[in-house]
Amino acid sequence: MKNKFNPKDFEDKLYKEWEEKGYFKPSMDKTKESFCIMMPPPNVTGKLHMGHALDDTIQDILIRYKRMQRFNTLWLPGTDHSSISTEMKVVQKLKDEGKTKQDLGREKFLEEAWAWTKLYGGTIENQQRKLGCSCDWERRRFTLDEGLSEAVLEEFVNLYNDGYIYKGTRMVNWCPNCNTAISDAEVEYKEEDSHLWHLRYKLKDEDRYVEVATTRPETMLGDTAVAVNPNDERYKDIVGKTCILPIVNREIPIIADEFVEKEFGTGCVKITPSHDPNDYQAGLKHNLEFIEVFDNKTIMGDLMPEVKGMTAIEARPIVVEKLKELGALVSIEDYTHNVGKCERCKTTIEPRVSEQWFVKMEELAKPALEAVRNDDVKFVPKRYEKTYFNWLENIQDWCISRQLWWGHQIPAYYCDECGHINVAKTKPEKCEKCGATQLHQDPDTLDTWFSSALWPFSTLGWPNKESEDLKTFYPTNVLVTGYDIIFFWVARMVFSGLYAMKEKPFSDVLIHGIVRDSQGRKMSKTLGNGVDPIEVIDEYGADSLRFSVLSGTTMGNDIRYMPEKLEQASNFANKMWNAAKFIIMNMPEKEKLIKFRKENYNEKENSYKEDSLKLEDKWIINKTNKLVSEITTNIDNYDLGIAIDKLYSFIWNEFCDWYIEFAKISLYNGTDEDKVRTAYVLNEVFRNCLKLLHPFMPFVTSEIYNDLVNYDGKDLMVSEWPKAKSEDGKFEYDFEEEIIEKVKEIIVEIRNVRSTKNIHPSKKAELIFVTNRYQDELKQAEGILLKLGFADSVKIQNNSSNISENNIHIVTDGIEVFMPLEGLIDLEEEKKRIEQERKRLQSEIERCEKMLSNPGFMNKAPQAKIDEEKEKLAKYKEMLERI
RNA sequence: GGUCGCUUAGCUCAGCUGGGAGAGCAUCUGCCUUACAAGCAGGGGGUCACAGGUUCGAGCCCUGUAGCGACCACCA
Repeated sequence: MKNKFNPKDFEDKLYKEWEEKGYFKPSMDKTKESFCIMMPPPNVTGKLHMGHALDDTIQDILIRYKRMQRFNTLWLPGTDHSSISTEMKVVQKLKDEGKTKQDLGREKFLEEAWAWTKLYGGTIENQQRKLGCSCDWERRRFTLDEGLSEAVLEEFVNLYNDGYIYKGTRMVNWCPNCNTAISDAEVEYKEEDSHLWHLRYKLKDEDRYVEVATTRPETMLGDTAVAVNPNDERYKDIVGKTCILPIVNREIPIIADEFVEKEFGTGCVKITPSHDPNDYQAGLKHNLEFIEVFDNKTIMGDLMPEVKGMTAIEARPIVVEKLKELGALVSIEDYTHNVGKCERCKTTIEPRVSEQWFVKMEELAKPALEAVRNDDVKFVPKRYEKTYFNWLENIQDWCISRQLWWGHQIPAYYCDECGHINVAKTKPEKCEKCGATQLHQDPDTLDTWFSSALWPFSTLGWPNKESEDLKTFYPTNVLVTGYDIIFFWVARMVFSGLYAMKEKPFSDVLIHGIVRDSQGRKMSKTLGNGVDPIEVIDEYGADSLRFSVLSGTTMGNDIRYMPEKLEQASNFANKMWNAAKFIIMNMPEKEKLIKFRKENYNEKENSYKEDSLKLEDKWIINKTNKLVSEITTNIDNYDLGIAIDKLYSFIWNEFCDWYIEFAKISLYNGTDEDKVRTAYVLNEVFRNCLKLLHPFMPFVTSEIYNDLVNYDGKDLMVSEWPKAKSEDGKFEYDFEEEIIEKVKEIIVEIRNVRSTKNIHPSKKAELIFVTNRYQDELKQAEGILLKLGFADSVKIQNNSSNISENNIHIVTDGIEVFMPLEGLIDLEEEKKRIEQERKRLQSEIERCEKMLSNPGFMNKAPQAKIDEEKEKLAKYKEMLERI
């Protein structure tokens, strides 16, 4: 073991060993229950960010824990082809080379895209290795690989044949930059400062005007109606009349419809059915003409020759100027409104009428809602199920076609003869309707999320239902992801799983928050405030990063990145490193420990021979057992933040601060027997601590574990999770624990007194203990009291009659301590201290008595609580008497 | 407009089914004690946002208010 702790010395080495030994693979032991997590597949060409680090850490903890509990454990990794974002990157690369994707053609473009994918594909995987992810790389999948593509085709064809997929002309969200339709979920709304342009259209054959307001004046060229509310008294008389659209001089009707808000603006709305979702609906309802003002790249058509060929934004001021010229512009008002943006490229979305493929959602959503309602699928924390319900209850049909090349091409084949749509997994020989042999495939590809939705079963071999993995691991156990992805992914996996497998994809959905920067802002590329997990690992080690994203957090809440927490984590690792050094330094020959264990430890019972352990050993063993039981419960409940903090404080504040100090007494001055016993307990307790901590900080725990004495020869990662022995919440050495806790209390009091009086540690004093109840126990703890109490001698007696007043007097429950410190005691000061202590006790007694004399409390409080207060009262009264 | 969350020590956050307010960092005091100065020992510091209510008892449950934040929907 190296003298100095440095994670770089062992992290990569250990990971390589684990992988070579095959520890990441499931045991496939049929006698064991399976436990499976599907890793949310990151973008294949992506880089690890803090969000991944958190998500992967949580999953790795659960996987390592279950593996140690001997489950047949699989964590399956993989990547997503990320259709839009990857295609955009490849298009950009071509652009840099002066080429377009049309120049290359589909086939060559896809070759480019695959090459790009291969070039950057390994990055994130290697970063996940650095983080310590114990996933089965041999089972890694990619959403565009052969098997998953097969699954996509199968799902599409099944949905189509069952009537859940249809092709239709609808208004969809169109991204003019990505040049494709996108789904509702891929639009994010952002507030933007803009204007409301008030325009007036002249009524035909009358000297009157209707005034409308719009945020997009250039679209007026495509207006085909003006609408008012039917109950609006102001406009009753003009409904049914006609007005003249300026510039283009088109005659358009004035219609009445309930959707118009009387209060907004002038109460009159211009209707542009081709460029606005509401207007689109109105257009359909009232049979209006659909006129396109600009095309799918927002290039203006020839409605107004002066702006032809410009983008809509460029055309706007010219259109406005023209309106002003014609007297049609009434006013311009400042206005803030929400604008839809493409989630990928942040370009403003254009609502656009086009022919696309859709999944009919209403029927599919029902069982998905039911599964969560009846707790078949559980959200942790539970509140996130509301987000899920809200989305699925109001779900619109899902637009799944994308005008892209990188992705799964839609398996629809159009007959060149009769136009019939043939949907099949492979290209049919001939049209199923007319028999013609000339067919061509739909050029569009599917939404990335269509394939991700199948991830929990496509990765296991579906649609091959005989797949061993599918039978073993489906449904999976827990899905770990951020709340930002509940719609995109979680909901779609649930209905897809229920549809394709007739069974939920997972039992638990563990939702975590997002990692923010140290000022609480979202990490983003534009702000440049992102923290690179790999840089953090280089500086502090992977264990520290893992610790820092979990310590002091609650599942579902956002997490703030705090460099101080990394310091804390690496100090903690260093602390353990030094504790290990201490243990090893004092380790007798391994055989002696084996002998001790053989003679005194009953593995089946998990208990020790009566006289084989001393008081302090029983104390730490008892506390360790409690810890085992608590940590196990915490992890089972996904309380990972609680678990890791508990481990931190146990290892540091109990094991290191106290037990190691106790141990020094036996190790430095004890008999050979004492030394072996103490070394054994140190080794054993620390070994169990490392096991409990291993899922959280796998590297440093493994490295240390290798240097301790181990009885089964197994590496920590594949060792068995400790078991706690307890009956009815009682542990074997509860009494011994209580005694040592009293001893600790006394020592803390002594330190306290000495510290406030600035007494140097080298100045020893005699300690006189007065007790009736605990004579034997104090005798057993004499060594501890002597050393940690800074005493040169210890006396234990049953009365205080022969003790002078010239002493520091410490009173605890059942034990008094007198400490003569000649020349150092200021009698007046000491009297004050005692007086304060007396006051404290009196107020405690008052509190207890108040409670116990309250009839409400006595009648309604649980008996255990009443007994507890009674005990306290007796204790305080006794202490007050003695002080 | 709707839903949800947050408000606890100077800072960042924990606090399980209601039963004496916790951690890390910061701060102050004293220690180079042979595992560890990345450390040891001790101290100070909180009307648990506010106002009501339920209860024997509220940081925790209910109602309302304020500030901050997130998501969904969206009226041109």
